Amino acid sequence: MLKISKLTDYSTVVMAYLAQFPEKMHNAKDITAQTHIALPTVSKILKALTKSGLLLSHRGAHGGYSLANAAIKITIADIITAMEGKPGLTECSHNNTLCALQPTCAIAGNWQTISSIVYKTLEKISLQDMVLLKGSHLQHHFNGEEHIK
Amino acid sequence: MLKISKLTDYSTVVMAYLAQFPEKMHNAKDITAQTHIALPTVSKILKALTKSGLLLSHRGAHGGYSLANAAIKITIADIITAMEGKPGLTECSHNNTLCALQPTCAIAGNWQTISSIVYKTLEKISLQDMVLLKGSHLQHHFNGEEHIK
DNA sequence: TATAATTAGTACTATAGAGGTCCTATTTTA
DNA sequence: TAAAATAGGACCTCTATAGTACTAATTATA
Ligand code: FES
Ligand code: FES
Repeated sequence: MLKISKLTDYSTVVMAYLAQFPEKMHNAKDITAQTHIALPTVSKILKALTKSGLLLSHRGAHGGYSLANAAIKITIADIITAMEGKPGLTECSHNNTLCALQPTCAIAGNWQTISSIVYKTLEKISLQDMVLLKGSHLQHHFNGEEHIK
Repeated sequence: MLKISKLTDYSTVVMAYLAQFPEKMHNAKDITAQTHIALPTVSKILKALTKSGLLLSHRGAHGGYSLANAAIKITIADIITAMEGKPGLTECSHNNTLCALQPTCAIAGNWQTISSIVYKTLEKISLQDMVLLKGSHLQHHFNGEEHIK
């Protein structure tokens, strides 16, 4: 399905929360309380985001997580890629494809192109956009056509 | 994952094939032979596309399927929607959502907006684009910025 | 140094959905 | 009437997701 996974969705919620207080460190318990996502799930997300370099972690007492970069530098595409791996709208968008049709498929190249178009769109939406703007404002933002060209 | 399903991918292959001979009728066996997709799978796809109104079917001897509209009128978004149902990048993009976080979720509105942006992008790619243009040409097509604004 | 707090890493289970196959009924042409 | 083709649905298998749990490693601080 053309959907991001629930974990990816949750991870944007977590990231958006962290972006509200960029300097502060938040532990998993805090984030659970604020986002209402179950603790083990939050924990799993935080580990994945850290491993991908989007978050910095600090162990031990008073440890926690914080954004590795400014919210304006982090894009939705970054978060999706961190949680779901290499982008690509179809199996066939990847080089190491397993699709049996590829030798005869007339449209494989087109899907690679479409994937990259979609990802470029997602790269133009930053975490900051998510935090600062409510839905309607984000809509207006894009209708202004500053981001998508 | 932010991927279309394999069946959806295959359905674009089938549609692209049918679009090459818009007036002709093709039966499932023909399409299997040309696309190398297994017959039962082709059959399943054709039924789904017919039910959604993208194809016309004709039963009986010398029956088959044909495009319901001109290739230029059919978009990638149409095909995805036909195969996968209502668009929306997250569970939470739908009204009848089941997400427990919604009451407190700070970003639900944003995802609805992002979904609609992505779908608007996909609505700008027609079946005809898939048929007429090879990958690199499609890329060039979009770099020309005629479609995405 | 001892203790408590906190992340890192890994492994597990259960569920839903995707992918694929097959069978039977219905319709149409010849 | 016979043959050709779609319509519809039942069915199974496999994979990926979501969620949980446990242990090890690390750090601050009393
Ligand atoms: S469907 Fe896999 S390469 Fe085209
Ligand atoms: S994560 Fe479901 S509503 Fe925001």
